[in-house]
Amino acid sequence: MAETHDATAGDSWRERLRASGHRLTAQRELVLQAVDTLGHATPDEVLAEVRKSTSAVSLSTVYRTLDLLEELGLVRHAHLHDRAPTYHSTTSPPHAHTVCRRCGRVRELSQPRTAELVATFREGEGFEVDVAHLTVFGTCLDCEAPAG
Amino acid sequence: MAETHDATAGDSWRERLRASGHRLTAQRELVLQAVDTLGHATPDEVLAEVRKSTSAVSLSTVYRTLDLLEELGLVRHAHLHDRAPTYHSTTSPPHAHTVCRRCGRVRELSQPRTAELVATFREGEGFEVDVAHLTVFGTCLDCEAPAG
DNA sequence: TTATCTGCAAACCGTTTGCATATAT
DNA sequence: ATATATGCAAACGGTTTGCAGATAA
Repeated sequence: MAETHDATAGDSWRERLRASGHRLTAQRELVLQAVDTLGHATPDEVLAEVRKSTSAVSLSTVYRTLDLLEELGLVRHAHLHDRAPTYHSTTSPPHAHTVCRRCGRVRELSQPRTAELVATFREGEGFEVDVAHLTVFGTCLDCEAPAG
Repeated sequence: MAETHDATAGDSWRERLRASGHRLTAQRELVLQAVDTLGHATPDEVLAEVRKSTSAVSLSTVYRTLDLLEELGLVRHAHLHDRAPTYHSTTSPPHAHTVCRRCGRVRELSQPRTAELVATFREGEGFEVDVAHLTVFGTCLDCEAPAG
């Protein structure tokens, strides 16, 4: 799956950047690293993380950079809550998320279940699911949060 | 499934409104009817539809009314595109949607497949899916639109 | 009569854009 | 040298809110 970049080849993306006519800037390195560090983060949170080390990044650059990194396949985004989208790195294979409305817990759908879901839609519906973008809202059956 | 209101009992919702301490207004009737007419509509589109017959509705009232109607279980919303959410009436049973990114086609997931999906998550993941809110993005395998 | 509802306009949040400046190549 | 990238501030689209006036009960 070409969508996943290899974490051990930490340099190749810089070449990909240049190869596609883009420039390697400090901001781009900082944003990518922040996404890697944070796990699932909104543009705002990425900015905050980057600004722990330097203030040399603006919010618009964060937006522009996240778009670019997504084009290059280095990050993906999903919609885990009503607010902003969250970005995460593509070092792990694409997976769907479940989000519990009661306890707020976010879980990644297991690899086999993801595959099963994709297969079901492909064979049953003639539809290729963009599984990385898929967020399934609902409630944990055993969730301990105050019932809605 | 208590979420589905019976289209043949077109009056009961007025009683439900009053029973919950709310008032029956012309705007609320107009908004509900517009949602029924339109199928899947954004707040903006609902406003436009309502204004075909009268201008006596404001956008903020549309928002407030859609929220209320959703609380009462008369409408539901899903996120079928990047812009605004779309509202539809609950006269048909809850179902997920698939949205093709190439041709833009929106399909309702069939009843049996919806049930299968819900059962899979319930039994396999201990998770109760809010299927009415679920939108699965991807691409039709046989879609005729220009390839992305 | 009075609690609820409405319209309006302003505020809000996340995001995008135009433009002058800075910088990687 | 020059095309690309950046920061800033303004604009944007969708949504929410405060408040004074209107209206269902």
